[in-house]
Amino acid sequence: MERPVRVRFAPSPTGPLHIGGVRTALYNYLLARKLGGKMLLRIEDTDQNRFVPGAEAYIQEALAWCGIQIDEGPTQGGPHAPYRQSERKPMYRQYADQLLAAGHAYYAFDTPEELDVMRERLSAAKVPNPQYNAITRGQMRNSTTLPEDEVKALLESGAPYVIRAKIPRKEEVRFQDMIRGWVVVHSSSLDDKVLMKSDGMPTYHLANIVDDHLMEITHVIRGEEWLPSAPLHVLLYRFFGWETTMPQFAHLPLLLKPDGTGKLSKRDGDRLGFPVFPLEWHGIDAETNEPTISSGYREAGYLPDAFVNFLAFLGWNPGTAQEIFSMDELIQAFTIERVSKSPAKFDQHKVRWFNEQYLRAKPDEELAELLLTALTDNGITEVSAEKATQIAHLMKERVTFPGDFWREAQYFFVAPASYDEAIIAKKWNAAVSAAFADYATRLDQVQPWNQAEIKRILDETLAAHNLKPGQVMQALRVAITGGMMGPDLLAILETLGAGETRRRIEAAVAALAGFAV
RNA sequence: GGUCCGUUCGUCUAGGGGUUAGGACAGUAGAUUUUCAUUCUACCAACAGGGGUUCGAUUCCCCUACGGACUACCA
Repeated sequence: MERPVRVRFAPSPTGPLHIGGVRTALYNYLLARKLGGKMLLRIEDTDQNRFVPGAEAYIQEALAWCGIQIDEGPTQGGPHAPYRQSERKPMYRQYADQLLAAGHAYYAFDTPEELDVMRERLSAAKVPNPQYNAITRGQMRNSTTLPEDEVKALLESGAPYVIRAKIPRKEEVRFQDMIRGWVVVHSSSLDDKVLMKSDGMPTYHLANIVDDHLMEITHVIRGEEWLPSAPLHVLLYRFFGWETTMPQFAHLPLLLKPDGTGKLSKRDGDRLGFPVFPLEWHGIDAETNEPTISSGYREAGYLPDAFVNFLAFLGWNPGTAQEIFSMDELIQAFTIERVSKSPAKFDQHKVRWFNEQYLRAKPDEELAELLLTALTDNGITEVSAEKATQIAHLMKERVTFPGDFWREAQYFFVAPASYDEAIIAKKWNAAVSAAFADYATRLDQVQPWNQAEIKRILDETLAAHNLKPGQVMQALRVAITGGMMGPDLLAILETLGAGETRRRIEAAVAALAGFAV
């Protein structure tokens, strides 16, 4: 009796996928893997007006970046191909006909203008729910009101029409949501939704139910915005006689805008100060026709594992104190029962924290590769793997993103062009300058070149000049790095090497001669 | 307006008839680091309100408030 678990992620290719969509895909994937089932990607492109070129490729790339593997889909193929609804168009008509024949649907010939008039009339009359429904359909131009021969004539004349669901007038529709429990809605609050548009394309509602049935979907995990139409979908399963294999529903809480209120939307991408998309998206502004770029987590330097880990925790938790989860651990721990009912706001601090945790957990060698990439991006090549590993080790506790390796550690590769003025004004003087000049000449006495020896010679030099380390270390740091931040100074010197250390000290002594008074 | 969903620290959340209501992020303070960051320690901080039920409700029920989604020939 138990059917093999099959879930689907069914986005519309209307633009880039935002993080809420990614989370929906992730939860579907986690459940599929947890239960040993299959994960499908189905492209719901029944609205030709909103189709955006490149969106589907973006979705595939984004899921792949996140490590969400698709078992069946438009590029992956599978036993239920095609997986794009536009390519399935011929299949839907027969199902609409089935509903028509059974009296669960009807033809409607009303023009958009007529529909507007109807809605205006109803709202002017203060009708509680102004809809095309069991009550109002009797006053409209459709096959429930028109004589049979007139309907036939209209159809034969090629008059435009839609097919609407015939929602029963008085019936309680109920279903059990895996997250919310029993949801009960009276059919009188539902409207006669269009199932087949006048262009011959099915609407979401028809295509979705037919495809979920045909593709043997067992669990429908989708956003809460679908909750209001779930009763219609339940009704459709009943109309088709597919109740016994109706999937289980789980409506996920929404992701809210971090500022203000309302659900997070694609449009929030450009104004929140942090990405809402997994990958950078190059789009075109609908109003101005100008090209736009929306930032992405990948390009911002987020590690996919960190991003996924964070996203998983937005609306779900394992019930333990553990927060760092690999994808495999998420699969093990995930249950729909532990998904929360209430919506979540995005926390931009927490996602950074996750990234830091993942970065620090990486071995130095792996970090070195990220560092090398960051350097190459900034025109620095010819850094040995060994040196990169040393620097990665020194810097790993101080970076949030791989790009920080360049921002925070460029003094390892480029001599300072300027020196922190406040520190120089306070700490640089003739005695310090003289001691540093002296130290530079003694650097070849440091044998071998390691921190202990560097320190020993420095102490000797300072003693000869009647100075104490505490008086000069800050000045020395500025001379070497230009600034006041960074890892242990001796470790920096050791990494820099004797020659570079000497060059920098001498350069600083020369450049700062004006302060040596 | 109507239908549906929701409501525990600023944020993500745990918990659940009797708890000092726990954790994480953020914030603050201190220790360590002759810098900064890290790390460690401490602190700050929440059960929306009102009625029930009960010996006892943050927890169960109802109402109100607030928030949200939906209300298209969009998904």
